[in-house]
Amino acid sequence: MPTISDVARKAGLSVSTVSRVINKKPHVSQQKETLVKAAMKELGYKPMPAARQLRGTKAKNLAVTVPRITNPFFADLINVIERTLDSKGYTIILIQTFGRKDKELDALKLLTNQTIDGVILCSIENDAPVIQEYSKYGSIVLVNEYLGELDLPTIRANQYQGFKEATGFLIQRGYKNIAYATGHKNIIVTKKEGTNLNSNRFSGFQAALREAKMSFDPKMLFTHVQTRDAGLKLFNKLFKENKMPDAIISGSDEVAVGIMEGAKEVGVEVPKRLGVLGIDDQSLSRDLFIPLTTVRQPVEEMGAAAAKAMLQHLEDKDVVENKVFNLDLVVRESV
Amino acid sequence: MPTISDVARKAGLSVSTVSRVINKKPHVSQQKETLVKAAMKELGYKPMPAARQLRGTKAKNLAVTVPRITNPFFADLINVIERTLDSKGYTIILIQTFGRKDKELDALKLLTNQTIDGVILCSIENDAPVIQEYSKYGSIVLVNEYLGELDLPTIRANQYQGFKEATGFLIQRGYKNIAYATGHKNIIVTKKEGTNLNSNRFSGFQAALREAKMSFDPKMLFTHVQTRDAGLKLFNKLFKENKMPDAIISGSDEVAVGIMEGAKEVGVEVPKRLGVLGIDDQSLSRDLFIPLTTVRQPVEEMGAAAAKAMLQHLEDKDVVENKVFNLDLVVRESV
DNA sequence: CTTTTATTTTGAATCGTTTTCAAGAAAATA
DNA sequence: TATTTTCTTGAAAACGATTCAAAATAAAAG
Repeated sequence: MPTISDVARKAGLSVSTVSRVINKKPHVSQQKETLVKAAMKELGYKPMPAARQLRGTKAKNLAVTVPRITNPFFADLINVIERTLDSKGYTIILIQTFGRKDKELDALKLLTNQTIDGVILCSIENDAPVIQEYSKYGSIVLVNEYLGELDLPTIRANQYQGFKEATGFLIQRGYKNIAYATGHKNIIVTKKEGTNLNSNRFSGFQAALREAKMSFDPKMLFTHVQTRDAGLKLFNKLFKENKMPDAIISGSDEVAVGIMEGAKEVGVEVPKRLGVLGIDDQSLSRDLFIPLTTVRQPVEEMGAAAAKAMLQHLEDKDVVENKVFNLDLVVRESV
Repeated sequence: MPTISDVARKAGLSVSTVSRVINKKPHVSQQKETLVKAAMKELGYKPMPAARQLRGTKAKNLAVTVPRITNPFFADLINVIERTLDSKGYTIILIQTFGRKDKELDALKLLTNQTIDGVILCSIENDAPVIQEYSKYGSIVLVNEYLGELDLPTIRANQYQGFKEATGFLIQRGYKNIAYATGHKNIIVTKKEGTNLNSNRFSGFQAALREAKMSFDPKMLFTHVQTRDAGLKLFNKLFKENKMPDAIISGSDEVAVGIMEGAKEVGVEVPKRLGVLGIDDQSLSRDLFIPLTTVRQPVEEMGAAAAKAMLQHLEDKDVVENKVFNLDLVVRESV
């Protein structure tokens, strides 16, 4: 592959001049400019990113972390993000965390050696201080998940509102004993608004119960449920132990499918004997054997906003976008 | 961020010695080695990839191209690929081509300036010669799609066999007028085995018809159908023009869903009045309102094989793995 | 025409590594 | 002990770009 010196030689000029035309810097005559451009074209010259980076040029690489890409919600998110950032000349590096702190750290660490200019975190595995620490090495934006303590550009949905409304709807439909399943490891409930996705969802849920003067049996809280299979297992456990609630709020559409599948197998009617609420509104959710009632997350919008926030923050560290989208309930037939 | 010289200074040694311990080269005493390691730990030193690359070290980056990641088939593929390559210390760069030649070229071009060591192509947009050309700059492996003329490591499924069997099954079920929809732009039918996914599928389809002494109406061939929406549109067109076949082989599960959705809306019974065959066997396909009969692609296996083929080829350019998996029909209720 | 000023062009230093080469120290051989 | 061989170490030259300061050239002013 040709180097900048090859170009210079062919053009009969110095490397500095060539560099200047590459970078569109002033102080180069029309004449020489065309000379250089011709030489570059002829040799098929492309500057080597590694060499430029060494001199301090931005890498134009960004990392995106997701728990796992096979969850269509995250695939959709990545899709928009990749599209809009690619159009601005950025290359994106995909990192699946599988919920592991170390994987997320790997991504963050890429900031320190200038491999990437920024990271978009679609989930959060590490604690606030450690993430914040890395923000001095590059731009970090949060999308979907969020942490109140983090002073970073954040694009999120109003989980509190969404879950309050959805739960209210369940109550209105007459469900009395509502179970709550989530993919997260634990739920830290805080009074403060905007703390994190997880607790905001749960407190929205509780707020609705409270308003209806209903109480929640802590035994009906299930964590670590994040796949179709886990949903199926949860249903079977409930069924076997004879502790069936009359509705379940599941942490994702995938989980909801697992639950409905379990119900079908043993003949528990949905939504009559068991209401099942999904979260996400994946594209196939409306085509399921029981079209899913679910809380729609505005993925496209959130992804686009996240990409934009990243671009802005790369441009100017002082603008920390903070956007929150409303969630809406898509009523179909599972509730 | 600390540099190698900082480490050297702190350890009271030269950069060369530090470099030697970083790269586990011989000729450094136990004593100094521990000294260096201590200094590295204390400073939290990490070698800068850009600088190493400049000196010719491999980047340990790989690109993966897919038409679009929102298709679960490709998401699954990427998932396995990322997992296995990540475990070997490779970082993966995601590139969505959306069927565009230039996007694929962008990926290939990353090879020339050593940004990446190799590319895994999950689809093929450019012509064989242009792709082959880039193989001199790094490793290229094909997975899923393939091109007979390309002399590259290739992991694929036996589309001919799969489609012949699936079509045979349709015929056996009594379907007589079978339409064929594909996401591809055109179908070049060649007699030669192993030419490309597209034509192999189609010739498998035709072989089955031939054996049954049935003929195919070229008007029943539809290209450019690759989304749920396109499937729906296709159905509506067929319905409106009163040209409804009695079965449709669709290029993907997504398309099949669109078709079945259209059928449901106007009351065309599936599978009684219209058989619908999907391809892929996405995870939700069994949970649809009509569980889909589909040709299962062994995604996990193919992805893993592709990653392995890449690793081997990076190691030794002479080993060009060429693996073909069998496809099997998953019979559910749409046919 | 000089002299001054502004513009274009170049040479050389630099970024953080790896690697070659030579020098010095230690070990092995005679 | 003198000599050769083997190990350790460090100084300096790359790698391919950018950039600063200085030199060369052109334009403007006197």
